[in-house]
Amino acid sequence: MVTTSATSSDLYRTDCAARQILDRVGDRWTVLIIGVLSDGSARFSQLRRRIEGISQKMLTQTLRGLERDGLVHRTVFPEVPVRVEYELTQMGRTLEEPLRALQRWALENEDRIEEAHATYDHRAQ
Amino acid sequence: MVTTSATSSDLYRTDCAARQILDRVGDRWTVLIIGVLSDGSARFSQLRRRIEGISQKMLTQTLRGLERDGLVHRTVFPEVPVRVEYELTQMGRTLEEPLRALQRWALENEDRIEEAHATYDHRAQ
DNA sequence: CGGAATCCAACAGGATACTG
DNA sequence: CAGTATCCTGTTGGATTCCG
Repeated sequence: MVTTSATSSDLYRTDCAARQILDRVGDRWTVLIIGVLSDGSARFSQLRRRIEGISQKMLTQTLRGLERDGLVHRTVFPEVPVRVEYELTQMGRTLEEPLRALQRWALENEDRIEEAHATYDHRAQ
Repeated sequence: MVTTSATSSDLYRTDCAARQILDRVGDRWTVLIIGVLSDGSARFSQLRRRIEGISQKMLTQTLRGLERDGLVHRTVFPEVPVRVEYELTQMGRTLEEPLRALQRWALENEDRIEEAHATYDHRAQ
């Protein structure tokens, strides 16, 4: 493999790996799951309860993806019934800050965006 | 609890406005379009050429959304043929930094994630 | 409890053709 | 040039059922 380090302009190419990562990381559920796991490890059912509206399928699927990306660690406790804990890996924790910044932006600009919507929708009837 | 200002925990509720914003803002094309417009205003065709793989439909659609959100400004120059310029609004520019942080993270962790994939896929066969 | 597997509806999004 | 409109397909993701 030719390891030229990726530059920021590579992002605009379809085959750019960073772009695929951005797709996954900017994903709706990913952001929320990492948000919950920022508070510490959690069980499957805890995640499911804390993230309103997520289906069992999407939770499983997203967690598998995050595990494969090396962002989340999964531990199975072979009790009866089985207990499974999820927690952020070290790399996962480095993602907390950028995502939190995005959440902060969303919360801070919520009102201004709603205003913009009102203006736009009014102008267009 | 009846509070007007959104707190970070509200994000986990389906009806949270910030969550919907996050959905849009974390969107694949949104990130890339804002990335291009960070370098300055651009015409429709320029955006289309710089973002590999985007269809005309998705470009139009995403730009309309961004305009409605008040993040991008659209100027029509009534020449022949018509020229349309897009540029970030002031609010749009406040989004640059959080998104750039995310892009930086993706670029910095690209290799580590690929390693994680290899490990994961090998373990699972 | 923590999933996997299947089925199916809804929607995203590409291709194409046409327009001011 | 910068779109709009239509059609049509692939994927997403919910609901349901079953399992270790």
